[in-house]
Amino acid sequence: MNFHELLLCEGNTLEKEKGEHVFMQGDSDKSLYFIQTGLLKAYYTSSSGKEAIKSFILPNDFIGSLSSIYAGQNCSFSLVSLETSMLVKIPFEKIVEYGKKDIVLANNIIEFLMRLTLKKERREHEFLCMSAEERYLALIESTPILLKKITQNDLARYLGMTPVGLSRIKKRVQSKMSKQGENNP
Amino acid sequence: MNFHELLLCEGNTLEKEKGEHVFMQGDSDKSLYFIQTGLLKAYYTSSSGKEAIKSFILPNDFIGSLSSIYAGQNCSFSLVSLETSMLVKIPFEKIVEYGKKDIVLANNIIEFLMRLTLKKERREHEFLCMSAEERYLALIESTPILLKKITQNDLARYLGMTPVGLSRIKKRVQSKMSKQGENNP
DNA sequence: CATGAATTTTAACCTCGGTTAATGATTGTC
DNA sequence: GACAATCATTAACCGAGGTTAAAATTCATG
Repeated sequence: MNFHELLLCEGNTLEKEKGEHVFMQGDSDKSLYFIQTGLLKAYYTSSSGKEAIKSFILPNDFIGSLSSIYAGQNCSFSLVSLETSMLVKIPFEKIVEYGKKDIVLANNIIEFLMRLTLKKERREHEFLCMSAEERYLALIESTPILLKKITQNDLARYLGMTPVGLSRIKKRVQSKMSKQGENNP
Repeated sequence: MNFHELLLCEGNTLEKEKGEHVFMQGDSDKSLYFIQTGLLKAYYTSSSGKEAIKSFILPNDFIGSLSSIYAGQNCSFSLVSLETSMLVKIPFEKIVEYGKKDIVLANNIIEFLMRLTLKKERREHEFLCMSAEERYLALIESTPILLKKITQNDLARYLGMTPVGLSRIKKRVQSKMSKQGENNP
C-alpha cells in the first residue's frame, strides 16, 4: 500500500470555506491533512497577539502539527483556509500503524519527511543568511504563483516583517530595477 | 535490524581533531555521520564571506547534508570539528537500501526524521516570532551546556547576529537581571 | 613569565525595519 | 452607486542591531 491508497481507505474528506479554521493554536489535533484543492495558511499567534506565518499550504501538500502529533503537546500554530479548500483528514495513528506493517508505505513516509526537512532547511537558511529584502526577492524567484493569491499582509508576515516594511522594500526594489533598466554610462 | 546495528556493520569510524573539516560547502558528500563523542559545528558561508551557524552537533546526534544526499546538489554548508570528535560515517545509500528491506529500520528512520523536523520547526518558530534578545534568553534556558563549550562568536552566529550585538544584549540582560534582584517598592 | 594571538567589550555612527497614524486604493454588499 | 471594510502606501519618529575600529581581557605557547 502507498500513501495515496491509505488516504483513500482511511481518510475523510472535508471542505473548509474561506476563513474557516481547521484547528487553532492550543488545540490537540493528531491528524494529518492532505490538501486536494484550495489554499491554507499556518500561523503562530504570539502572546502579544501578533501573527507570524509559518507556511502556506497548496494542493498536494500535507500539513499537521508535529508538536501535537509527535511531541504530546498542543498545536503550536493555527490552520485556516484562505480559499474554499478540499482536504483529506487522517489520524496520524493510522499512518504509524500501517507504517509498522507495510514497508512500501514506510518508505513513502520517509520520502515525505525528507522533502519536508529539506524545505525547512531552506527556510532556516533564508532567515540565517538573508535580509528581509533578499528573502522577498528570493520568493519572487521561487514561488511567483503564491504572490498572486495572497495579500501583502500575509506575505509580509511570512517573510518575518510587517506590511509597512514590505511596502517600503517593494518601493526600494522597484526603484533599483528601473535604474538597472536605464542606459548605463 | 535497527539503526544502531546498521551503523555497527556498515559504518566506518573516524576521528577529527579540533579545526578539521568533515566536508566543505560545495563538496558532494552523500554520507550520514553519527557523533559518538566531541562537538561539531555546521555553518554556511555567504558569498560575501560571512558565516552563519546552522547547528551544533553533540554526541548521539546525526548530521549530513540533505541537499547533497537527497536533492542531488552539493553540500549547502560546511562541517567542522570544534573539539576532537569520534564519528561513524555511513553512506546514505546503504541506509535507503536496508530501509527498503527492513521494516524495523524504516521505522527507526521515520522516528529520526520526525525528531529532526520537530527541531527545525522550533528554530523556524524562534526566527519568526522572537527578537535576538529573546532567542538568546531561550537558548540559556534550553541548552545551558552549550554555552560553556562554544565561543561568544559562534553563539552569536548561531543566533543570527554579530558578536558585537550579542555582547550588547548580554550587558542589557545583566542590567535587567540585577534590577529584578533589587527590592521592588 | 612573556609575548602574541584570539576573544570580548566598548564606543561612535548608521541603516533597516518597527510603530503609529493618516491617506489612498480596492473590494464587497446592500 | 454609496457605504463600510479591508488592504496598501506614505510619512515621521524611534530603536535594535550592524559596522568599524580601538581597547581590554583571556588564552596559548615557547
